[in-house]
Amino acid sequence: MTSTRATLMQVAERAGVSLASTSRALHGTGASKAMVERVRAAAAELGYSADAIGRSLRMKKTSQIAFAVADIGNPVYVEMMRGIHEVLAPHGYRVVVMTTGDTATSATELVRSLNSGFVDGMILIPLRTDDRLITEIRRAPVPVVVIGRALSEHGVSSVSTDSAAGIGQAVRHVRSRGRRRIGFLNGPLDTTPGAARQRGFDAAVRADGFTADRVETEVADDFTVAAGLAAARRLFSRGAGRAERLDAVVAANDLLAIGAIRAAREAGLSVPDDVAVTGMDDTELGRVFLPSLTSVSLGSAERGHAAAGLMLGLTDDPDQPARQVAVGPELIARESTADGSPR
Amino acid sequence: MTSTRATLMQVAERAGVSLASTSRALHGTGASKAMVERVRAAAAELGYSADAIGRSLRMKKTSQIAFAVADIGNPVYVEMMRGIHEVLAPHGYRVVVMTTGDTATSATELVRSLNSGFVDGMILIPLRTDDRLITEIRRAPVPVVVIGRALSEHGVSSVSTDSAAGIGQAVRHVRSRGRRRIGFLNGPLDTTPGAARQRGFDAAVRADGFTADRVETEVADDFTVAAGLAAARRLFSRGAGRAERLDAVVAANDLLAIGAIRAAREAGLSVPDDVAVTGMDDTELGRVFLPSLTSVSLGSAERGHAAAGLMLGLTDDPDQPARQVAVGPELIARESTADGSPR
DNA sequence: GAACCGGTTGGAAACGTTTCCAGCGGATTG
DNA sequence: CAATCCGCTGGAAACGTTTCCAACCGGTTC
Repeated sequence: MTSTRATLMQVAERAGVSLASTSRALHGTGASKAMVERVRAAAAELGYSADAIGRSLRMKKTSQIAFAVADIGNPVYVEMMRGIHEVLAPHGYRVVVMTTGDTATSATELVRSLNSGFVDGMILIPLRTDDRLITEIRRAPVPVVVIGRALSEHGVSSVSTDSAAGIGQAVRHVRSRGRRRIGFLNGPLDTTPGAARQRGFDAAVRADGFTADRVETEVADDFTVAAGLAAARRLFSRGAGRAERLDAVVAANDLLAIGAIRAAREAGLSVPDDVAVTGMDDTELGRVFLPSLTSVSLGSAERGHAAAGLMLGLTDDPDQPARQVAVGPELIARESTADGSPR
Repeated sequence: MTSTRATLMQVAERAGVSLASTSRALHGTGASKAMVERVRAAAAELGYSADAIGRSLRMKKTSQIAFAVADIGNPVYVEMMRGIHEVLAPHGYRVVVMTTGDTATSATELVRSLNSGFVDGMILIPLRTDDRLITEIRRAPVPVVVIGRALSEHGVSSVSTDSAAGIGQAVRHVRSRGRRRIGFLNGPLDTTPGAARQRGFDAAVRADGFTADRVETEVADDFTVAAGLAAARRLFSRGAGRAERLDAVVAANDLLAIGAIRAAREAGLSVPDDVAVTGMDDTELGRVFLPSLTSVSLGSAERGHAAAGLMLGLTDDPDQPARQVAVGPELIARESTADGSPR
């Protein structure tokens, strides 16, 4: 534990050759066969391993990419991180996790911290995207790829998904299952996903000719099961006075959807017989739930892959034009919206 | 994006003072008030931010800790990472994620990679703990904290939990609920957790006076829902021929437990009325499941906290003696083992 | 035989930072 | 007034690596 690591200088001395030759021999370029063998032996004897910091300083390259996100606990982010890691690791990049959550740091501050140059790039998932954040991204010293809203007009590389269209798919899906009164369970409207999904829902019900009395919207405090449960209780009790009950709940999130299923059970309603429920994100949680959850996949792993791919391109050539990748939403029907005998 | 970052040298020139004074002024020690003001102004004008690599090289400190794990997707590891991050971030440490999963790197290789000195320490969760790994840890140039088995005899700092005792708690719990025939759904026996939990189960049923014909064990290929489902199917069909049915399944894992619940449902069995199910790890997944899952908490977040705490101590003084922390298992009773009318 | 050339080698600089050391000035003390 | 000391400053070294540049050597070509 206290053993001190061997340095290139020591290898050079041991091999009895110059520092320069030692570096070349190990790196494999422009060294004679005898030299390579000699240096290799010395390095092996000393258990030499090149120092990452020294190399970074010289090469101006850290081989690290930051993954910055509000809360690492969120299963969607976890899946993205996995996807990112899968793509980046084979290229020799390490992934540094950063979060805005526990300390009160904002996404803007995280981007600003890039000025200390500890990573070669950052993949960022901001909850809100304001002008300050955009300008900070544009003046960042290393490439930043944003997962979330498409940011083509700002010259920022981004991976987006049309979650508004995804909500539309969910609405049409429950509609095709014969549901007539739809509740929409959304998360905070001042977040990027919350705003987009609200837009999507409003547009979908309008296009589908729903009248206002056949639609309820309830906003949860957060994108969590607990907040979803509380909001879904309100949703069901609101509808209680009316003639027709809600027979479908479209949730902005798998976690909110699980909350809705729990609330339905509390209210003595069966899922999917009395009320169909859809989520969004297609998480493991929803896949293994009972009933398994119909969910709109936003391709978390795929978005992670795409973001990492963009990042690799940008680290190769930081001055190439910003690119946008869009990943299409896809509804995956499961038990929670199965045909039953809706009242 | 292409703007080049200001260096300390440039700040010094702009302020018209020496490099040494500039560093001191920004660092806050042994500089006159006038000097501090002058340098601060120059730094602000240039938007200076100290380079992390240069600093690391000089200070021999990277301010990074590695978190190495088989598979980042596992919810238990995610919770630990969150706990680790919570403790480390306020101390200025970044967390680097490493995995043995996607590439075929072993835990031993990950530890060996510490020789390149890109982190100040590593928190490691090995699936298997063999002698090669232990020796590699002991000769690592930076502190390594292992989460898993207690490793006191090897002089390695570790955070452990008594999962064997935890399985015992689960067995006694279902016993106290009046269950008489228990199935044990374990994961691979050649993994550290698999072996420990098997030991715990065998000891518990022996202590509780179960006869061999009232106990079934089935081993899943992996600690996943899918593997658990497959293994649980075998478990239930094995018992089908016998006089008495299984009326409880103790699973080595929440994921396996969910698989068991799904298999039970397939077999037309109700949980908990026909068969009680317990998991282990107390994951979010189990908490929100329907029925909510009785689970033995191994304190994932708490273990993360503890490991990070040990790490902080070791980075302060790498030569302090290795310490061990044990986190006690705790059974959390929920619906999946509620009293019903067991046959 | 002289000029040249390709293949190797070593010296030295550079990346950006912190800190040791010496020096300088002014102030305090005898 | 001289000696001492303290606070502050600048020069320079060091951390470990890669790579530019000059030099060397053997062999080939004119």
